[in-house]
Order: sequence, then C-alpha cells, then structure tokens
Amino acid sequence: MPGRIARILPDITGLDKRFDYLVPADMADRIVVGSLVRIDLHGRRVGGWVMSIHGVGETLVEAASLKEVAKFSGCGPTAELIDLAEWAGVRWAAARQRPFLVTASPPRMVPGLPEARRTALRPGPCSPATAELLASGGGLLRLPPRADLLPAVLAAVRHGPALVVVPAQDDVALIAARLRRANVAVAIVPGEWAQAAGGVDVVIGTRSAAWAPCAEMACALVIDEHDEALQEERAPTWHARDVVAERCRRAGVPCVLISPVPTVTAIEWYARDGVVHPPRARERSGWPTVAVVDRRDEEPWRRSLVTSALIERLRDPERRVLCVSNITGRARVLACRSCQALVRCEVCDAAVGLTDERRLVCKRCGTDRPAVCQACGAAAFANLRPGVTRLREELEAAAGRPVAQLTAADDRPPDPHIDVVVGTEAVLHRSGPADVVVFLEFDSEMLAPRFRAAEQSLALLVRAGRLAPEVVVQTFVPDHPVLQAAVRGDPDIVAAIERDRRLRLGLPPYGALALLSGTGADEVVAELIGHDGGIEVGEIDGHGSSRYLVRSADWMTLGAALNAAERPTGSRVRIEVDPARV
DNA sequence: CGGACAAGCTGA
DNA sequence: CAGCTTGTCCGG
Repeated sequence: MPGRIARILPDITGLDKRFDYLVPADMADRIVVGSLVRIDLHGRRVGGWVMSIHGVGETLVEAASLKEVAKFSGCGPTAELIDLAEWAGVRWAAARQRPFLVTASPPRMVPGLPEARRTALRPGPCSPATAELLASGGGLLRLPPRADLLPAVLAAVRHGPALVVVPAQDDVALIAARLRRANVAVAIVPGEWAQAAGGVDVVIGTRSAAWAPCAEMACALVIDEHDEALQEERAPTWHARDVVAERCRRAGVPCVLISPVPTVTAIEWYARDGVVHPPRARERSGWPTVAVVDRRDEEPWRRSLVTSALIERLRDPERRVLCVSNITGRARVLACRSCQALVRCEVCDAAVGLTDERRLVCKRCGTDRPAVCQACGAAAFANLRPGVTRLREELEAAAGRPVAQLTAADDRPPDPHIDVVVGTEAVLHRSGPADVVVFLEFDSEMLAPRFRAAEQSLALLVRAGRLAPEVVVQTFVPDHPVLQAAVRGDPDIVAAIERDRRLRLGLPPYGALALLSGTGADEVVAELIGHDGGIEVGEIDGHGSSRYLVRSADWMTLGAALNAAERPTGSRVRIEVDPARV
C-alpha cells in the first residue's frame, strides 16, 4: 500500500479539530477508520480516533511535513458509527463528535477482535408479532407492563445478529442470563465490547449500547422505548431510541420499538403501519389492577395522605406495600454526597434548596450561590426529603407494623424483613417486588407543568405495575386521562390527547425544541434571532441567569443553526436538545 | 486540553 | 525590570 494519511480527532475535550498523520507501513493493515491511535500533538502524546483515511496528495498539508502516527492502540467504532456520530453531532447540537465516540469505543483497549461466536437457537417461545414486524421492515409493538419480553428478544435473535437496548442494567443482566440459558451467544456491552465487535447472536446493554458494535447487525430492538433512562442527561442529550432508529435506517435493517405506553414520537414514526398490540382483552390482562382513590372523599382529613384505602392495605400483614411520595417536589434539604455535611446558607445558616439552574438559594434570606458544598467543594448532593421521615412515622402508626424509608440519599438497601416501604421514586427502582404500590399523591407528577408530564406519569404507573399486581393512586383528579388509560389498560387514551396537543403547539415530534442556559446563552440566542432559517426563540424566566427555548420545524435545522452560532470565549452554554423536563 | 508566549501588574 | 499572573493562540 502506498503512503496513506489518517485524519485523526484527538481525544481532548475542547479541541474539535482533525489533524493529518502518515500511517507507518507496519501499522497499515491495522489502522482503519475508527481505530484508536496515539499521536504526538503539540509536544505531547495523546490518544485519538482515525476519522478517515486518505491517499497522499488529497490533503492540504504536504506529506513531507506530516508526522507519523505514533502507535496503534486498539480497535474502535466502525466507520458506520463514525458517520453516525457526525449525524448525532447535528441532531443534538453537540458541535463535536467526541462524546459519541467515547461512548462508541471500548472501555479498555481491544488490540484485536475475537472469533465470532454464533449458536443454533434452541426452539422456544418466540413472539410472532415481533417476527412479523422484523420481516416487514420494523415497527412499534405495544406490550402491556406485565408481559414477558423474552419471546420478543428471541424473535430478534432468530432474525439474525440483534442489537438490544434496555433502559435498566438489572434487566440487561436478567435478559442476558435467560438468553444464555437458551444457548444464545450474548455480549453484554460495554464490558464485552470485543465479543460484540467480533460477532455474537445478541449484543445487549443499556442506553450506551445504541453505540455498541454489533457485527453483521441484522436488526435492533429498543425495549421500553418510552423510558427516560434512554436519554443521556448530560449534554449532548442524545436518545438511544433515536440513535438506534437512525443506525438501522442507515444499515437498512429493521428496528422494533417495544413499550406498554409508546411515546408520541414512536407512534408518529410508525404512523403508516400503526401500533401493533395483542388483542385488547389480552393486553388489558397484562396491566396491573389500578385503584384510583379520590382524595376529595377523604373528609375531614382532607389533607392527609393516609387515606382509608391505604390504611386497609397497610393493616394486612400479608401484603408487602410500597408507598411513593414526592411531597417536597424539589429538594429542600440537601446533604453533600462526598462529605455528608448538610448544605446550609452561608449567611444565615438555614437549609438551602437547589433550583432548576443548579444554584443554592436560601428561602430565608435570599442568598444565592453556586451548587458547591461549603465543606468539601463537591457538587453532588443527596436529597434528604424530610417529608418522607415524617410520613414514615405516620404510616407506621397506621399500619401497626414496621415501615422502612427509602430515598435517593439512602445508599444501603432497606431491611428486607420490613414489608412496608415509603420513599421517593427511588422506591420504584430499588425495592423488590411487592403486592401493592401506592402513589400517596400523584397529582404533582401528573399535573406537573412539563410538556411530557402525561407520558412520564403513565410511565411511573407502568413501573409500579411491574413491581406489583395492584397499584393504588391517590389523587384529586380521578378522571384524568392518565388514570383512565391505566385503569383500562388502554394507553391510546393518553396517546390520542397528547398527539393533538403536541400538534397544536408544535411540540416534539411535530417540532424541534432545545433549551439553552448558562453564561453566553444570551449571545448565542442573539445570533440565532438574526438567523434567517426558521428558528424561533422564547425566554423562560430563570432566577438569575435566563434560559431560552429555541424551536424549529425539525431537529437537523435546529441542530445546524445551534452548531453554527458563534460562542463567545469563556462561555459555558448548555444546550439540551429535546429536553425531557420543560 | 495544555504549552508557549506576550502583555499587564507589582514591589524593591 | 525581574518575577509573577492572566489572556490568547495553536496544534498536522
């Protein structure tokens, strides 16, 4: 091979530039697009990705003046994923590819790929609906909360090497173990990145698996497409469902999305073929029993969360009861995650709360400071939610048996011998199965001033329904569509209303939306307003620094405009494309 | 990002 | 004006 030139993106945050290096002859066969290499750049040796390979003469710099690639470090993302990162950089207005490439790269260096491991599938239960959707080019499958998902995964395995994305790590392990028992070759990513790249029947993982290698990928499955865990919370706020769908589209392989409560986004993608679901009677039987408790009937203890319906369940010693509450809404009492110190106001020593802008604001004296622990300088806080402590005592008195409390701040699991647990949403993630899940006050969730509140609160009921066959919801609005949908096991009730509202307001998926905040946001917004191509900007009142909602007709127009906007030096603009909580 | 180098500030 | 801080530029 004559001299080749590798265009390399250094693995350095804040440096979004590619540099050309000569490929030494002894590395020529190993260095391909995506390879991880080391280069000498500006006096230091740094890692980087090969973004493209060129012949001598195709580059701007004279070959003679180029340095050589210093070292081949290991295998990296495939060329398809490098291209996909380029797309994602626009889709989520990231401007740079680095965050995607990091996700698409192995956690430890992989010098070479192992042999493919593919096995003959033992006959077993296999979802015909999934198989049909895969055969017809992909689609959206609605399966009730308590349905077993393994048959759908097995149908994907039958179709060929499959990429499976699941929101929660626990479910990844569970599905992988069951697949292995069925003699399926599985690679759990990111840990088994090399096996996934070498070739297996199923590559499975959480959100980041959207960027995992999958040799000879023939189809992909996104399980619980509605789950917020599929979206990255840090910017760029990419969504695994969207990444997988685009990846499949480019590869020309089918993608099947599965959810008990499909998002308007997914429904819209597959609007032509419609949502596939089991016969209504069967679907409904896969939903939990949902009991709606009208808190208006609870005179004269109208304000109490301990209703008679709840007391009845608490008093039954045979029943394991999980109680979920989020009374405080946002955190009012915080503790530092590193040093455990209570976060207090610098001026008056009162406990301070955390605002949406990540500032600590004292309710007593109004002092405002950045979200940094005064004792140790850490910036991560645990929410102590004093409301839960008080509630625990109240519930214990009503139950006549011990009640454990669980919030995101508690790092040890609750005592397994205590069969009543109360806490924040963490209860739904970190307690085992139960007989009944009670939402003590669901309205703050269901009526939250966020455009996805309906979808999000329905998703909570789904989560609860997977833990217990019965879900009790205490509310002042018992006729809300979210509750109707859950009671009847018919998510269409919410989907239809949501679709109309989003269409009317031009909200996703019928419009593209990004939230801009941080210093320098004003300058970026000023530039966007001068922009000619269909960008709209609105200001959201932010305490202190202002936040802006930027809208456009579609994601790529929005992303391109945001990426093109000049950022003033020293600015720290945060861009949340498709924000989950607005 | 982090090194290089230049321009700006301080103190004897 | 040495010695130090702060800012800006640039990398193949």
